[in-house]
Amino acid sequence: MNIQFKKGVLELCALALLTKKDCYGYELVNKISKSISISEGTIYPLLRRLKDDGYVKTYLQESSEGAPRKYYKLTEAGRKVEKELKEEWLVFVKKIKKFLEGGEKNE
Amino acid sequence: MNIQFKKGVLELCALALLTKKDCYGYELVNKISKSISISEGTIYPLLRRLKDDGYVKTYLQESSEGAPRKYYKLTEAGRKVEKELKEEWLVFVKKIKKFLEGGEKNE
DNA sequence: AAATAATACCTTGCATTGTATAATACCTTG
DNA sequence: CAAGGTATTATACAATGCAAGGTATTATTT
Repeated sequence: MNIQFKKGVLELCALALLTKKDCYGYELVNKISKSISISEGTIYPLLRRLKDDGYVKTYLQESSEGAPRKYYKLTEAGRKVEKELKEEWLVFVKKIKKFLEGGEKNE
Repeated sequence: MNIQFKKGVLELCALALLTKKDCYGYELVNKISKSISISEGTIYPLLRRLKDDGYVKTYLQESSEGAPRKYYKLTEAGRKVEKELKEEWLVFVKKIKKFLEGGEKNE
């Protein structure tokens, strides 16, 4: 898969999943990688950025199956950004679609 | 506009335009930037990469309105890559769409 | 003629973000 | 305690878009 396509979209995917429910990092890796090939080295830095930007908060919770899990929870700012990013993405995709279909209309 | 969304897609846009007809760099900047904000500093290095990879060939042609134009023409390899990239893009967009719509189906 | 603007091309350094790889640590099972 | 799955983190790297700046040609204005 084209690596470059993923840039910026993974952030949207992570945020979209977090709108459904709180998740821990490893969980996000597994869910996303079912559709889009990614590795842990991608998700954790991304989550760090989201936290630095104030889009998520974290809390620790013990697990019965290994190391304690760090859960990520969307903040209000995070929900807002998710909406905006999603909208931006949909608009972007439409524009590209036009490019790929009708070359003449771009005159 | 989210810069990251563009990564890799601009290459596809340029290739798609070139399937219609040969273009010179400045022309591509103007056409693409009508839909997606980009600058010359983006296109020229991109075209250089396409040429290095053998996806386009170039030829010079005088212009009555300024400096001579360097036209870019798709090679066979370029046409092939355009097809593949376009297909990859469409598949990718579908996957992301599923992510944004049905969060539960990603279990 | 000189200055300005428009067209057209190109380069450099930077920021962002995904990747590979590895290190660390926890827990369960044998 | 060793092995293996779960889970987090750090580091060095690669790809690509961007702003800013530079060159050259032609036409227009002063």
